[in-house]
Amino acid sequence: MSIQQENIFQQIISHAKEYGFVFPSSEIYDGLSAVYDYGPYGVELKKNIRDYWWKSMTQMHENIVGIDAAIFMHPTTWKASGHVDNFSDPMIDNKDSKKRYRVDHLIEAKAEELNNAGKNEEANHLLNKMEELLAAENFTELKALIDEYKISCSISGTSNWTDIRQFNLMFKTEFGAVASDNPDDNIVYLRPETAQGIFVNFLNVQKTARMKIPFGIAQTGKAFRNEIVARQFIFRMREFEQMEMQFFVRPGTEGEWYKFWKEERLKWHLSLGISPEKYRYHDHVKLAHYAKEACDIEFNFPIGFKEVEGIHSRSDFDLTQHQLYSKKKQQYFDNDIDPTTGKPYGNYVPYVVETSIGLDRMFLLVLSNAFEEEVITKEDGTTDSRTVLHIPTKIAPVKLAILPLLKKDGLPEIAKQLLDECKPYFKCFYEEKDAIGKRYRRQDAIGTPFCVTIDHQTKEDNTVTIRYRDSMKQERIALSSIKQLILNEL
RNA sequence: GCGGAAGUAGCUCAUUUGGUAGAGCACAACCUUGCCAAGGUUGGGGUGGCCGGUUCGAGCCCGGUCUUCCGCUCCA
Repeated sequence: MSIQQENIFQQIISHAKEYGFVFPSSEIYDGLSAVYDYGPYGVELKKNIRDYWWKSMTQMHENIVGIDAAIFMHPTTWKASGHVDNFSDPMIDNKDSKKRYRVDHLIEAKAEELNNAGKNEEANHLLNKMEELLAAENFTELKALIDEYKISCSISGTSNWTDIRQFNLMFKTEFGAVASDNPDDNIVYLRPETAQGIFVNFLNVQKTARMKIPFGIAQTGKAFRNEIVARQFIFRMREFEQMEMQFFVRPGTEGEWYKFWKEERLKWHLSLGISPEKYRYHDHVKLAHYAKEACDIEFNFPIGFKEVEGIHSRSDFDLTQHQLYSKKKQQYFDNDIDPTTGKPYGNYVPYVVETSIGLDRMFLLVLSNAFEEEVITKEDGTTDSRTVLHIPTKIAPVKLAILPLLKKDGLPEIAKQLLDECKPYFKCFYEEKDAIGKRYRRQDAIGTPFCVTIDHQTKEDNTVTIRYRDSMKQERIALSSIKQLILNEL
């Protein structure tokens, strides 16, 4: 990251705090690491992004419906999904090289080494022992195993290890109402992804909304991950919000749907008027435990190209797993005629193509893309600067600022009439304090696309000055046309 | 989690080797001006991140701790 880009990122973080977009959580108590709160303008922007996504999914596609599943889910959900196994990795650090290893990777590497040296029996013994100890979560013995086999760090060459620590990426909490002899049964997790809430409701939704494959289920909501290191502002948080859509398809058609959604999702981003040059795809080579094909949509943040959205072809992994663990069939009967047999396709477990976007990351994307420290050359040749957020009108926190030029001579009264006319339709801001130029700049800083000024001429001919955020141009238009002008932009 | 840096008013920062804190901007009120930020007067706001130690006395020295940033690591 260049120093200049770093500064821009810092400026965005400061700006976000100063103008009421994002605050560190519990700041008066020194904050809570990697947790943030959204302020008055932040919550508007975030809500607008969520609504824009929601509408594009559930309103613009007849075959997509929404749900809102609970954050708590039956603990078996996470065994079925693979999260219990894949989300907790015992780690160990070498004190000399400061390098951290996953314990299983470290031991497997040693076993491979032994195999190459022809000591297959010893290698197998090591691996078996490791599996046993990992399953029992016996980290003391596991550490002893590392010492016994004199496993060393490939960088420092030493065996000066820290204790083994468990990094469980799922937050656990107790679910008091469940009575059981086994205390493990009382554990519930805060969901690490929203997707499982969709999978376990697959048949409920399909039947009640009478959906025919191919169809999708959309959901937005909070998810929680206990990241080892969570940093970079709201890019990686421990509590975050996802916007996901799981699209259920007939097996064999997942490839074309994967391609469809990959393109469709990029179009959504571009529909906000963001430059295509700031986006790129990143196809995954190393796939997750559930994935068949996967890619990220990456955006050029001030901290470099980073993932904002993932499109995954998840095969029938999730539904099959839930079928296995719940012992409830997760099948769909497809009445469509298969042209090769002349008969219906019949029963099958659908394949899934997922689109999953981080709402907080999208928020940061919008802010990063919008932020500009603009140098203005004035008429007399001197320069001035303004901080402006070029937020797309559709999702801007405030659409219209209504500003009487003076707070007397009846101008506030006219302005308030306009406010009353517009506020049922979109978010407005009213202010009569300070010089007009100063008020314009304050609106620039929160990304308000339109300002309207009521002056003495308004009283004579019912016209007002409308001032555009991006160009700073001003026009004289009829007072009565304001509301419709803005509605046309939404 | 490891290493490095930082933390003084809402923001940006001062306070020459330890002697109980200042400015600009911002904020509030009033006056003035009236179409692109910074006119005047007055005012509010700080146990110097937090805890402890050294000292007659600590924002400054020492230890711990928290948070943030950078690098490494992690990111299913």
